Amino acid sequence: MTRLFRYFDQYNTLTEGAKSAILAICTAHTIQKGRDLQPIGHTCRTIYFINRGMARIYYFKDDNDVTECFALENQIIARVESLFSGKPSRKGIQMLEVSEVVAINATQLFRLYDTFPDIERLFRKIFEAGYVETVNRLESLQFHSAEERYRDLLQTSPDILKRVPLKLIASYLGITPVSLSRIRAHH
Amino acid sequence: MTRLFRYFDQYNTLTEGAKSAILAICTAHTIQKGRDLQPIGHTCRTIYFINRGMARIYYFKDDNDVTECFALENQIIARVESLFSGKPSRKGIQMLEVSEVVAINATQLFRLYDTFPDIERLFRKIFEAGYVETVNRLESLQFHSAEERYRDLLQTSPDILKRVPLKLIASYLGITPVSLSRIRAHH
DNA sequence: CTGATTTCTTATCATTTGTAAAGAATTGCC
DNA sequence: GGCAATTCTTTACAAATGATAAGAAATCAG
Repeated sequence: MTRLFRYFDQYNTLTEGAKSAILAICTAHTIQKGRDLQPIGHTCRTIYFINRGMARIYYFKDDNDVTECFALENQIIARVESLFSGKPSRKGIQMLEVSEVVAINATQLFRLYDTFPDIERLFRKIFEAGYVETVNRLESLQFHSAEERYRDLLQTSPDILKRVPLKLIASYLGITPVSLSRIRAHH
Repeated sequence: MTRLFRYFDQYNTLTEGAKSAILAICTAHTIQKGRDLQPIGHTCRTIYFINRGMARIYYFKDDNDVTECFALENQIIARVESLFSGKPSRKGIQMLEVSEVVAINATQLFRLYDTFPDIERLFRKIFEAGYVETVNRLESLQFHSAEERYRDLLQTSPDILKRVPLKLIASYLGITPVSLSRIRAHH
């Protein structure tokens, strides 16, 4: 759990009481590659922290597997649109490598907000940062070409490119695998 | 300010003390159509509530005017990626109609978070809802066709379509005005 | 009301991206 | 190692979208 609290420290410092309250609602899991951490159709009531490994949020659009986002070690992953709306998610979370994750029970976490304002503040800041990322990604999808988006990814997250099959990258960029192959060929 | 507090009530109920603390950092403004509420390049330190009228967030990509989003009356508008990062925004806020807005000083607001946990909670929930909207929009840009996106907008926000020039709608949908014309012609 | 400006549509052609299919390369498994 | 499955690339063709330009329609200013 050391890594988790180091991650938290980037956003907000917690009192010892807050830390142990969070610890009490966390569980550690090891998940095999390819397994679903959360299945499609399930309402999101868990926030995951990735200690080791990698995951993605995915869904199906007309039978096509679409990757909405990736998460590497030292990152949080959750299906926000379900977590904050209480509605079931059409998306699932799948592990892309053998991974160790910490599951934070969101229902209990939200209850802790009443007792520990510093916990509420911590997660407010974490999700504000996620919000900013999503807005930036929206901009890139709205008015950058597929090639620009690929070069962007190459520059900002070369890790992802190394560790993930290109077909997943393609749908993440909003294009087909064939189209991505073409872009890469024009070196 | 009645409308503002009615809007707040949807998310979190405030104590009277919290309400007057917010009132103290709000100012009302009337802005003419076409005027910039916030210019491009400015760091976002204000959250706006639209009492009457309409606004958009816009920026330039290769000299093309791009609309990132619209906001109607009874909605909040802010350049989130600047507000939460403290970095200057490449985006501006422009009024699309004669409008009455309430400007909330964000620097002072964030300070109020320490004294009034219910204010922190209120804005946490407001921005969580904005986050959810942005994630849903991302999905639509990532894997829906331009035509699907247009039909979606037609169904969910016919108001916007009635009140705004189509060229702004086009860039909002991530396409050119010519392309939008074509889609509309195939009735 | 009238002329000027802006917005919208239509047409043509170029470019990008999608689809389908086939083969090459890689990975996984026994 | 060697077979099977998956992933990646390439090709050919179709569909969607972009760029440009020209004209129609709507809006605005005086």
